Amino acid sequence: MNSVEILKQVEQDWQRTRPEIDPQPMVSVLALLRAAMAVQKKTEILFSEYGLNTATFGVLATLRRSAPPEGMVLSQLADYVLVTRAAITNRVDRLEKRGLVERCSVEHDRRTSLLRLTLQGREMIDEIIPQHVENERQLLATLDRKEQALLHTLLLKLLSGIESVEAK
Amino acid sequence: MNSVEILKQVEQDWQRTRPEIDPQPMVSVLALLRAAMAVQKKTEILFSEYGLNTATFGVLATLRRSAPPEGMVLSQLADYVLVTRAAITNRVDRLEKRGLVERCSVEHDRRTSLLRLTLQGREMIDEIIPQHVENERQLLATLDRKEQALLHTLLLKLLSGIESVEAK
DNA sequence: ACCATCTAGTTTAACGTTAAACTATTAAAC
DNA sequence: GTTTAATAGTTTAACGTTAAACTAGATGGT
Repeated sequence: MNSVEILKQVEQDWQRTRPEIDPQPMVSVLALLRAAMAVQKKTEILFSEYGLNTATFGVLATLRRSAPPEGMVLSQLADYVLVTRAAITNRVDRLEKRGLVERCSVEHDRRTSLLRLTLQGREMIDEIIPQHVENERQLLATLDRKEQALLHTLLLKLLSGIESVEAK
Repeated sequence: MNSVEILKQVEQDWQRTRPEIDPQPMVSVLALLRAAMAVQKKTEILFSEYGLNTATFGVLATLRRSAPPEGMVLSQLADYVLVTRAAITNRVDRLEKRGLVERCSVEHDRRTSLLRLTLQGREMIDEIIPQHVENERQLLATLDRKEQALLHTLLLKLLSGIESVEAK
């Protein structure tokens, strides 16, 4: 049973067991979560060939993309990739052991250190990125250009809507 | 900086550092992942009021929705919620300790047991579901009916597309 | 009947995440 | 200047997941 069939089944099951409840929100949200999971699973295959996962790839890609040449502060990295600082410490420890990134101390504030790609790390991420983009392109390819643009717009609207909803 | 601004920044950063690569696939996929994360974060607040999380809520909701009265086989549950059997063992152990579900042995196959909601478990999930659906409804509410339907359609198409792509 | 194979579920070890406590350093108040 | 508060990053404990090994029970061929 594929995902689309499962979702259809879920909808029917809710209609049968709780007919007074509109199952649409649950089914749509489930579709969103499943799509995200599916994309992540597929893209992780490539990362694993380089001994990486989504988490460590995210660090390398963020450094490559958004860090100035002198490096990026760890807490800023945490903000970018949306995890706690503890998680960043852990990820960076692993990447540093493998020689893919390095912490550089900064003279005027000894609490901080700047994180940089090493040459080896930069070469690795530069080798991965084009393949990764090609994978994603293929994953999105069932949607034509117009549909992709539409999906993107809807997701952005959804995201900003969610962030404006009061918690609870 | 909110998610939408971050995504815009990510796009610009890629254009600056790797101008020969089309950043659209990465940005769209990131939007999908972030939207999924955001929804999950928001819905977990309610679950935590009942001592649950997305994982354990998923078990209770699946049982309520899709299990026949005699119960559901654990491996079928694993297939539904897309985790390993080991994870199901763990989740069910926790829920069983709290008296929300029960394993019932079945006479003709002593490897299997059927999982059922207890009365207490059923009452709890029936109390949560309407609030959960209302939360999800609000999270989706920035999109009007038509946009929601469109998003749903696009996600289903995306999902079936992803599942037809050969791994790699 | 017997042995190999399959299936259901659990256990274990390794991994990665968070919340919270902690260390070290800087900034601010007075 | 000294105390107070804030900030950057790490450590620890608890949690939850997976892959792989394992236990126990069912099935099939001969």
